[in-house]
Amino acid sequence: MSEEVPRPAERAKRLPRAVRERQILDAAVSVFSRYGYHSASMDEISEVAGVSKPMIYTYLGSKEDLFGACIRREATRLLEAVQDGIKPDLPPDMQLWHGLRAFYRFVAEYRESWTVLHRQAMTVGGAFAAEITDMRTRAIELVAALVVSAGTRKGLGEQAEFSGAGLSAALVGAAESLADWALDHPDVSDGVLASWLMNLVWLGFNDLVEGEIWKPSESDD
Amino acid sequence: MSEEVPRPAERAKRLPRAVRERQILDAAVSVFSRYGYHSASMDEISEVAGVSKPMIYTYLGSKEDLFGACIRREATRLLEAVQDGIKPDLPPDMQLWHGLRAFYRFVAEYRESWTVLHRQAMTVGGAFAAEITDMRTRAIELVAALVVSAGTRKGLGEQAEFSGAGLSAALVGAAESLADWALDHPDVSDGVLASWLMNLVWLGFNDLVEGEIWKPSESDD
DNA sequence: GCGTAAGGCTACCCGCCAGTAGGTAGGCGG
DNA sequence: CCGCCTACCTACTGGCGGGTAGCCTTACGC
Repeated sequence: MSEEVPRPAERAKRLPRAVRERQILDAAVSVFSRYGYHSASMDEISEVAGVSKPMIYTYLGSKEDLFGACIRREATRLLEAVQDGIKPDLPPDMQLWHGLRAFYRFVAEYRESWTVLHRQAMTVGGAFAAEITDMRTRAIELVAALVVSAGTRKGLGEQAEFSGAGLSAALVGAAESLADWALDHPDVSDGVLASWLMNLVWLGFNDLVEGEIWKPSESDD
Repeated sequence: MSEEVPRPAERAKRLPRAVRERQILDAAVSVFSRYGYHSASMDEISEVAGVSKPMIYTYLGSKEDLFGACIRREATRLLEAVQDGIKPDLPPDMQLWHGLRAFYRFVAEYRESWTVLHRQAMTVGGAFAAEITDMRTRAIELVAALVVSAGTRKGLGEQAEFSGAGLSAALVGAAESLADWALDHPDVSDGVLASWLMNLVWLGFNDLVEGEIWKPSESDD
């Protein structure tokens, strides 16, 4: 019935190495983001890339190497996006605001990059987890610097500096979590998302600085 | 030199099924929390459990079944811990406070449970991810209810209800992230952790309710 | 036009691990 | 003390998927 020729595995057009590498990385990010490191198969990546498996190995090395290349490329992208969004001579709150907006813009535009970085990178034991944790730590420290700077500027001392680490960890977590939430609500703009966080955190922090402190109303251990 | 008898695989003592199942689940949670679902091997789990592999299969079924059993047991534990911590007739902020404390107490005491639930459960495609997402969603909605209740009580209308979903997602994320941070800082008590979050979020939210709003100082698109 | 290197492929290997077949042992009812 | 059910085991298989050996084939330089 079908005159379907078995299509003898049409050969891919010759392309310069750099271009193929980009294509492979794109495919890898896409597949890794869907299935995670372990469940993703090199065969599927090669299929999505429109290229045969040995190409991947000659160009990008082992599966782990490939994943590492993905992580590093996407991390760099994210970092650059945020860095480009920040205007360094503004006051701390405005810096935070611009950073957040850039972050949410990035997540919306490159959701697969975000997924790989945030969700999948932890699942590979050892080196990559460490790398990601490092990046995250730097982000937290950056935020902490802003927060502490605002705190000391307002006259609060070491107390802010101490709890600043925890607070920043919480803030970064909130930002990430809100990013995940935003993936399911694409109609909410990056400005609105950033505003929510600013209103939550910054106002709360300001109050703290002003000496207004929430505490449990009953005596409790 | 060594008089080491090859130790012909000392048979495990006969124990009632319920006990063995508990032991196996304990071992599984421990191993899954260390290596993640895919990298964990049934052989290692059986070894840690002090029992041979077929036992696991006869008692708990396939690897996926086993993981599901772990997830469900630990999720139930967590839920109960939090539920027990909450005093339902207190005002919203006190409820949140008690819930948070119970949560951090749980994480500190059962860190492996927390790791499995938070980090590893997402890495198994499909059903479990959905289950966890569901649980998380319920947590978010619970928090949202508290937040909105406090908001409307103070006279704020639909605006709170709308942004409440996003804010709650952010808050839950902040709580989780702070939990991870707390794992590396065991000296910080659950009360302090909960206070940090309350100060951040609740004060910020109160300001919002009072009409005090942070907004970017320059005109910006 | 023709050599040659870089781009690309098919077809295979092999280790690891989820899952099983089939057998041993120990306690409890009779 | 005898059978028998349930707890428990050793020892295997089957296939999935990472990784590779070895071979075409197209474009570009000369």
